[in-house]
Amino acid sequence: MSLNMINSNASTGFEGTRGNGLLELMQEMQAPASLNFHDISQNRGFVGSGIEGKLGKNKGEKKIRKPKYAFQTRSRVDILDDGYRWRKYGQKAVKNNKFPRSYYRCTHQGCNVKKQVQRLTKDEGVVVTTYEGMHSHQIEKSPDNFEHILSQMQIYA
DNA sequence: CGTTTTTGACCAGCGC
DNA sequence: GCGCTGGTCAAAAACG
Repeated sequence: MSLNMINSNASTGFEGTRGNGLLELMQEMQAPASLNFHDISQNRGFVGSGIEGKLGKNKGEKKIRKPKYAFQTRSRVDILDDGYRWRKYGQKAVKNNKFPRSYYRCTHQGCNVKKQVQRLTKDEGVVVTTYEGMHSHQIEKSPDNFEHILSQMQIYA
């Protein structure tokens, strides 16, 4: 099993008013035993609903556990581009949080990866990105650009 | 013109 | 059994 996780570390050094549109610093890690998550908050207690096909006919699927990975990112913008294409399919306000939560879905045939972005009321600069599912396709982003970003990230690291 | 975003409504699960 | 929360879908609008 290979876990695809991205750690977005946006150290908005140059918080240009317009720089938010671009990708923040991100790092794609695929190393099995090379990651140490200490700031990760794992959300337990899933809703127990089918990952898909909930409406209509959900066969007697047992309580399947949806792998959810929550990442806390320090960024001023909630739009963290990880290189995939996301289509926003909903936005709901959550209790305990003045800011609404955004629901994104990966626009890909067969790739139903869901992504959630939530902001902490306490710290507007903290963004919690929850990824659900795994991508089975390559990134659609410009390799050149991506590599460039990686370079910058390395500099910061 | 195609795609994506936005808002409201709807549904399912859980609590009481 | 009813109410509430959370989550998703759907249609229209906005945008490129």
